[in-house]
Amino acid sequence: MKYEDNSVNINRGTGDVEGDSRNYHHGDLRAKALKLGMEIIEKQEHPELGLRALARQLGVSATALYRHFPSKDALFDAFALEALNRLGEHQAQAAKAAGGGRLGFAEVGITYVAWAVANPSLLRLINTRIQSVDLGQQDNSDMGEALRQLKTGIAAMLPPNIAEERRIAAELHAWSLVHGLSMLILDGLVKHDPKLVRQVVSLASFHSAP
Amino acid sequence: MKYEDNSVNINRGTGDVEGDSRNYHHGDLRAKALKLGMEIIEKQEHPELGLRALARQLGVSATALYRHFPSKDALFDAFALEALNRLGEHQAQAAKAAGGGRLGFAEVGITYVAWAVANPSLLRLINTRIQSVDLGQQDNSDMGEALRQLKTGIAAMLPPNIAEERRIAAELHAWSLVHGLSMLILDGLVKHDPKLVRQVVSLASFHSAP
DNA sequence: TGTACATCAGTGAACGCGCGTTCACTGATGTAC
DNA sequence: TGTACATCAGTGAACGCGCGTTCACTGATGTAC
Repeated sequence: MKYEDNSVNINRGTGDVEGDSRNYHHGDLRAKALKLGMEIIEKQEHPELGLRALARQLGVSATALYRHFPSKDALFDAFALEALNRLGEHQAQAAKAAGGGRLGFAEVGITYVAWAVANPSLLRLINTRIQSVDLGQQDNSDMGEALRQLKTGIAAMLPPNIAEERRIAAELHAWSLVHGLSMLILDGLVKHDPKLVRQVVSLASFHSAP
Repeated sequence: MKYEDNSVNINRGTGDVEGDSRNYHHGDLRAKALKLGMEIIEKQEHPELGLRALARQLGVSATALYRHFPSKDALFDAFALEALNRLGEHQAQAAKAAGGGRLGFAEVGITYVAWAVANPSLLRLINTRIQSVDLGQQDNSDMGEALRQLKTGIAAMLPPNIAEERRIAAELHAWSLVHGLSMLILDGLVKHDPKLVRQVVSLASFHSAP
């Protein structure tokens, strides 16, 4: 993420605020800002939103946000993390629902593209602000947790007994395919056609030798 | 492209100006702007450049550029078209150099990723400003010519005797794979590792049934 | 129970920035007669 | 060959915009004694 601050810890799941217990007063601008910010960004094709613009929509002075986030970058990194959490959960769920093997791969992959098409701004936010997802490594930060879920989804696309040696390449292959297809569609280089998406994703295979 | 103007017709190939014969005076700000603009953008990680900033670097008033381009969008669409031309030529050349089949595929695909890594801004410019590349259709515009080259490169990745029915899906599959891998690397989600790139691209196969 | 105090979320004005675009203009160039 | 003219690339000032961030401040809340 562009701005490093591990204390950034935004609300996951249903959306209502639990928080830190102490120091949460009735206004709770932090939670409101995160909620409204996500709502605004979600509705747009691109994640274009300024700190001042967000404050305006919150009915609050721009300065007020600096009580809760040290900078615009920190605020938007929080949005990116939330987006990553949602994608991760979405993929983990898809992985659980689908079986293994070729069919499972196709379903989970198609799910990725569908999420991207439904949430263009959020995927762009992830692309822009999340850094260095190391497929072969553990990570216990907030971001790591979100990524673990994403990896779960990706790994679920693969044959279960794939050799460790090739797993990383296979994971990256699967991710690249669905990510590339998503971005080509989001950027308008390729028209969205669900049937074609299914065909394209289904073409993947991991049984041939490198 | 964001701004539609077929008269936008920028210089291809070596870089020196041939142009329209009439009305090209000694200054030739248009060609200079396109050349310097590309040079500036190429050097950056992102294609961030303003009309005013470009004019400043050209040693010319911002207004002067309006003699040659109706708007900032038109100017930057010209950059995007030039970028697309370069990528297209690069891929067509790679396609010619490589043989067919699995090996050919790998080489041409690796070439795409290598170009992306070497020219991050230019690929982003293409993604941002070029619209609707229809893989199954002809197009005779300037953009179409650039795309024809790109398609040639993509098509060269495929087995030569692939059924027409599956060609479009296979082309999009190949493109998605290398594009996704490129973007994951450019956006810093995955570290660049040429050996891993080769493995990932080589995993592709088009011989299995959908 | 009442008073003094510390805390801290939110305010409004201001700084300095760069942007795309418009306008009326100047001044050099090439052409027509 | 010389003069009158049209063309048009480039200028400099200005408009109006929105941005991120800083600063000194106000005023409500909760706590300590």
